[in-house]
Amino acid sequence: MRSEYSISELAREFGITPRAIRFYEEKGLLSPQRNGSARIFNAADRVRLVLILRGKRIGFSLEESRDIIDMYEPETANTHQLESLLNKLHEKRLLLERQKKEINVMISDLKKQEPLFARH
Amino acid sequence: MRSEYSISELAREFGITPRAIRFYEEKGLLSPQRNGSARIFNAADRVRLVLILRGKRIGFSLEESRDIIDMYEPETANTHQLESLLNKLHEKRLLLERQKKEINVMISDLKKQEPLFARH
DNA sequence: TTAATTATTTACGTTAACGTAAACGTAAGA
DNA sequence: TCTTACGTTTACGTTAACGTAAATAATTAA
Repeated sequence: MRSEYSISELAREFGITPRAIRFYEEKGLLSPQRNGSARIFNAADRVRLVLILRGKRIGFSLEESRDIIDMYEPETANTHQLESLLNKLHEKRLLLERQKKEINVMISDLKKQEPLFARH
Repeated sequence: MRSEYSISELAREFGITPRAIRFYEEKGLLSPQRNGSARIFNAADRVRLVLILRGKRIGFSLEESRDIIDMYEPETANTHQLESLLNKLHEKRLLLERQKKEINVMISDLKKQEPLFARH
C-alpha cells in the first residue's frame, strides 16, 4: 500500500532489472519524478509499468505498448485513439488465431507421419 | 511443375528477396546444388523453403524452424525429435492461447472505459 | 559491341530490447 | 573510517533477420 517506490523495489516486484526500467524511461514510456538524481516512482508510474509488461506478455513491442499506456492517460486519451487501439488488439487476436490454426495443421500433419518415423 | 528453380524464381514465387534465401542457406536451412557458382534449387529445396516460411507465419524463429525442417528430412528424423517438436508446438499453442486471453481481457477493460472517454 | 539482366561474394548497416561494464556519488552500518 | 548497498550517467556489446551497397562475372538481347 505504498505510494512511492525506488527503481530496485519495482524491479524486484516485477522480476525485471533496473536497466529495463531506465530503458522504458529513455523511450518515454515512464517519467518518474526525481529526488536529486534518484528516480521516485509513484502509483501512476507503477500502473504504467504494469501496462508495459502486460503489453509484452501479449506480444506487443514497446512502441505498441506506448499506445496502450497513452490510452490509460485520461488527459490525452480520446475516442479516436481508443478505436485505433481496439483495432490493433483485434488484429493481434486475428493473427494469433491464424497462427494457432497453422500450428494445429502442422501438429496433425506430424501425427499422420508419426508411424512412418516410428517404424525405423 | 518444374523441378529446378533459380534463386530469383523462388524469391518471386514466395514474395521474398534473394538475400533472404541466401541467408537461410548461410544458416544451414537450405543447401541447394550449384551450377558453377549459381544456385540450383530442386523440389526438396522448395519444400524446405515452404517449411521455413510456414514456421515464420507461426511465429517461429529460424532456429525453431530448423527443427521442423529436420523433422521432414526422413534420413535424420527420429521419434525423439518428433516428440520434441510436438512439445514445442503445444507450448507455442499454449502461449498463443494465453496471449489471446490477455487481449480479450484488455479489450473488455477498454470497452468498459469507453463511455468515460466518449464523454468529453 | 554495348547494354541489360541475373547471378555471385564480401561486408557493413539496421532495429529492438535490453545486458554489461566503467566511473562515480551518497547514505547507512560495523 | 571502511565496506556495503544502492543510485546515477555514458557508452559499447549482443541477437535476429535480413537490407543495402559495392565490386565482379556470365549470359543474352539489340
